[in-house]
Amino acid sequence: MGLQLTRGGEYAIRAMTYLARYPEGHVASLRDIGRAQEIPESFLAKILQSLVHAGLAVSQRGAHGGFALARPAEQITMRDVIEAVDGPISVNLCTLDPEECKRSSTCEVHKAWLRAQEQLMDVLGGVTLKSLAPQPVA
Amino acid sequence: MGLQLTRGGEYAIRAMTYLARYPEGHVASLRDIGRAQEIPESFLAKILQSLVHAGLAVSQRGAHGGFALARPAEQITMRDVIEAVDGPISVNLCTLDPEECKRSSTCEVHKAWLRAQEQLMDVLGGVTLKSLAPQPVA
DNA sequence: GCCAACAGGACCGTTTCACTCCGGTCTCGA
DNA sequence: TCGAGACCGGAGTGAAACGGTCCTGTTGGC
Repeated sequence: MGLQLTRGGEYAIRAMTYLARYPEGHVASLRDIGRAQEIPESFLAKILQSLVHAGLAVSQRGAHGGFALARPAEQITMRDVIEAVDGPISVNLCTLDPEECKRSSTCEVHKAWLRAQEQLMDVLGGVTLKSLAPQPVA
Repeated sequence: MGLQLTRGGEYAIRAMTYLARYPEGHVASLRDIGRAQEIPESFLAKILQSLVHAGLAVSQRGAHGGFALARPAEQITMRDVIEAVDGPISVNLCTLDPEECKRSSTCEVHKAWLRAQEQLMDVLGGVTLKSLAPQPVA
């Protein structure tokens, strides 16, 4: 289809939004998140690991362990989450790798892609988990 | 990688931009376009067929045949071209298929996706082939 | 009628997606 | 201290999409 988010990215947003509903520092287990958001747990495990590696979430091992946001929900954006899971957002190869597009300096198409990409990143970078979360749960 | 254009979409833009450099109605052969834009010819054939089916290009068979834009370059946008080749632009499944997202009415995430998608389509829908073409060739 | 050029369908190797599995490690709490 | 609960992380996997190729038409100009 092209230009579409991966499943992993979608799940990551849902999982993080779920965490954002709780008070800061609240720990939820893989199982809790998976059940609540209807995400296959074994897959979710991978996704959460990416988020931890990216510094967006923290994990607690051992009994009563789980995951929590690494910083306040208003300081994490959709863009952060998506890039953590799917890698850098690049709407076209030539906007990512300067080597790829030799004629980038003169090419009007290249400029158009850059503009499209900036717009997209602005929107995604402007939406915080806080604004995505429904009424918080105590 | 996610959120990235397909090769086919990229080639389609390049091919159409090539046609847009010439006076209206100018016919260029598959071979000409492929050589000029460094696109594998057998693959380009598929892409041009999609563009013809979508009504963006017209083809002329037989000797001295080839392809031309179906309408003036200022009336064809990047969005038109991409959708013709890669299908409808939908940044997430839930923005395409209303059935897919049961909670769409209440879901803040859904609204965010809709906004991101609209922004992207606005940008791509605002760029015409004419504005992409370098100085025309007589 | 020949040759140039598109039409279109079948095919195909590779990569990515979307998951799963499993052994390992850590930690709490009884 | 020991064991159950929970994350860690790497390997594996089936299906689908991507990115093409190829071959047999069919069309049309000369």
